[in-house]
Amino acid sequence: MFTPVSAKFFEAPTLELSRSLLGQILVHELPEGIVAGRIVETEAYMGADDRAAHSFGNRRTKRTEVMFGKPGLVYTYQMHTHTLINVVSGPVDTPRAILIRAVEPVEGIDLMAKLRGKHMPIKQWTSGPGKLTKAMGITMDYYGHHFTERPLYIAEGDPVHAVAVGPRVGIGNSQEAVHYPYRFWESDNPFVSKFR
DNA sequence: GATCAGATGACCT
DNA sequence: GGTCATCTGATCC
Repeated sequence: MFTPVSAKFFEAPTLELSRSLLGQILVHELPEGIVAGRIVETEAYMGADDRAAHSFGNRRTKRTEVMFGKPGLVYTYQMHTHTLINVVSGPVDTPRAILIRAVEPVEGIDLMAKLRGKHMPIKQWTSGPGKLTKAMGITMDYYGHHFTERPLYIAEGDPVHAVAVGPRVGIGNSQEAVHYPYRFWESDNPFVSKFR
């Protein structure tokens, strides 16, 4: 089955980790079964100096608190009706995080379909940050959990064939940060979220 | 206590 | 392209 990566994996610099997360497997072991998705799109949020980051200016709140912690912690937060999941990036007290924007279903297809509810093409199950958390049963309960621990963890996957880089999605009011090239995805992967 | 904006997505015209 | 669901934090009173 799947084995969690070591904590060491998360210690790479944030932009490097954003790239190396591509191709790795996000696994959730639910009572009803295992769901797993290969990460194909990420976005880096560079903390104190990044106007698009929740932790811009070292803003420390109940929500951003976990970003100041150890790399590899889970940062979940609510966006309207959706849960979004991030990987905290270090070092401690450097509040950076990497948003997982899309995965490619690799295991637990039936369960994912059930969790998504509505009938739709598989390409639409996990091709967006809010979609993938729903398809994988990820909730706010995982805030502060660590990605090396069951039941929610990251396992080693397959290398990506090519990585594309571009500006982040949905941060139009973030002034100078709007065009920072902090979005990474596997070129031509059909599960990458749509451009806007 | 009120109000507003937002790292989204589904559905409508 | 527009609306809105409905949650949390920030910023004002």
